Amino acid sequence: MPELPEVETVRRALASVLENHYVAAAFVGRNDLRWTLPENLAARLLGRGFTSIDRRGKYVLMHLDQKEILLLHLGMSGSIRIHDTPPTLDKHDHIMLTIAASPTAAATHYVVLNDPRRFGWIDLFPAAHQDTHQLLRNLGPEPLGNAFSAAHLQAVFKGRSGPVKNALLNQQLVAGIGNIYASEALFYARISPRRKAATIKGQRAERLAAAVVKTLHAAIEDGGTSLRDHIQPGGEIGYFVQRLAVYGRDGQPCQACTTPIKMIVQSGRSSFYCPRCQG
DNA sequence: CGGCATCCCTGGGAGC
DNA sequence: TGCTCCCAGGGATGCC
Repeated sequence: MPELPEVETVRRALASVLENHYVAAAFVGRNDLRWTLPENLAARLLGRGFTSIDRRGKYVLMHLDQKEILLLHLGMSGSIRIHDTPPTLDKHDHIMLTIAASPTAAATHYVVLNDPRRFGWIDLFPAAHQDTHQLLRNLGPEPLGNAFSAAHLQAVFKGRSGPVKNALLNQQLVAGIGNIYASEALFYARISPRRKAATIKGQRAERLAAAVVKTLHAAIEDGGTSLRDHIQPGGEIGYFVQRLAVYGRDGQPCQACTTPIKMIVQSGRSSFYCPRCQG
């Protein structure tokens, strides 16, 4: 499911209910997500307090007291729901945290992780390990951060013979772009997804960097893109789906030139582009 | 090292 | 209505 804008939507919602609050009760229904959950996760979370909620690429980092991090990745089909009354759990609701203003106070919210395909994962580890954590240490810069630029793209794409679309999906080069926003950004940059990454230089690199930033910002503003699984934690869909220029629009007219949008498969993933604007 | 196929898992939609 | 097949916002892994 979720790329950077969807994860950012989740981060903001979690921050609003978790920061300066505590785990009054913890339920773990099954521990076999993408990887086996940490041992005794529910017991280790009970009574703990949240300080701040961050995001890195497609990961949510929930900072706990005692200098630990609860790490969340939603995989393809994971979603978070936040309730203010006790919810009825369905079979894909794997974790529920009851949140309160103190460990023993009355519940303020119920935070539920739902993940039908169980491609998501969770870890709990010391904050000091953040920079060396196996899943975090190789992530590229944040596309909405200061370290991201046309020069960065040109540098990391140098020497890559594969298509630029695949390079954009590589989390080690830039963190957070997935299959939807790779196609969308390439459309706005007027670059073919098939172009070799190494040829993205100069003005093309400038256009692509700007298009990535513009596309991600716009999607965050709209609460992300809801296709199948993504919902905002309060239950709202993400409205950016209505603004997708090319993703999922195979055969429909390009909004710029009316040429039919084309779909191709690159490394097993669908790419959508305008063969004229992005020739 | 880069690039590619394969695998993990369930559900929804298309087609028959 | 029911069956089969294919597809899906993820990434790790192993092979060339």
